[in-house]
Amino acid sequence: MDKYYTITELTREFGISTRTLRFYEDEGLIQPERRGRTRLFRSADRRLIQEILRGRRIGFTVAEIREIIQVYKDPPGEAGQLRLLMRKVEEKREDLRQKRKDIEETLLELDNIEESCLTRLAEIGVNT
Amino acid sequence: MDKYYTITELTREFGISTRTLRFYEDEGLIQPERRGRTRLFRSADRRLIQEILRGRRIGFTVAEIREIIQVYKDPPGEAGQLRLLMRKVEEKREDLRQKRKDIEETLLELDNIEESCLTRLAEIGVNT
DNA sequence: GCGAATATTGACTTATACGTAAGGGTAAGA
DNA sequence: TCTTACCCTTACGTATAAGTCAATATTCGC
Repeated sequence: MDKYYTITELTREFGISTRTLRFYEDEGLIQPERRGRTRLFRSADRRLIQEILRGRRIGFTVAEIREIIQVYKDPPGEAGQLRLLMRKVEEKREDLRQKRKDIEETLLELDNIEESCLTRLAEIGVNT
Repeated sequence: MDKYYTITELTREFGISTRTLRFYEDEGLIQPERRGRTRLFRSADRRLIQEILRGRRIGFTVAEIREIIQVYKDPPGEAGQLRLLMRKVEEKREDLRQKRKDIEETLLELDNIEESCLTRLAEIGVNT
């Protein structure tokens, strides 16, 4: 067990480029092991990449993702820092709730568009 | 009624810059009227800007937003075009559902972070 | 009618997140 | 041995979505 993944295995699995993974390493998001110069990814790296991509999909910047990773790796111990973090978390949460609302609304709009497409197609009298 | 909005009124309301609105005009997303060279925004423009910003928040590009606006302004009449549009709509919908899921998951994670912050604060013995 | 505030266009600059090209190393299979 | 298929680094390029001047108009309030 404790298999290694090569960089291309992961790029294929996640549909990203090697450039992207190397970029994430340069940016300090991941730290795969090395055998010589070749990167070796553990399953922990793989899971982290999944989370990075999830963050990316919802519009987090690389800097934000790095911050979040940082918090997991080394949570702040001092009260002031903890409160600061909580404020940030609350902000992000508001942000995400807004986004979720935006998405709901847009999904409804897309439903409308689709329906008027169907109506129009029916009018034209084309058999779908 | 049928009041005009000035550009700065809208930038203040939406927390964006004049550059942004002019950019959106250059990009063909909005077409405010003019009195001389000065832009005059109607409430229809205002609503459109709201929708543009919603699209922006969920990660649509300007090009995508333009496409959507286009569809509303001038829906395709030909069957092939309609089907193409429906495919695109379906794709976008999948995309948004994924994003919604990503957001749900991330919200849960943020809950966890907050809770461990609270736990930690309690441990330190600081009165919140 | 005048000054402050607000408006305009145009051009140049910037940050983010990679893409792409150049140049080269390694390992396996035919 | 040669080709294929990977792997690497460095460095420059690019698209998107504006930001930031600069150099004027224009318009509002008094």
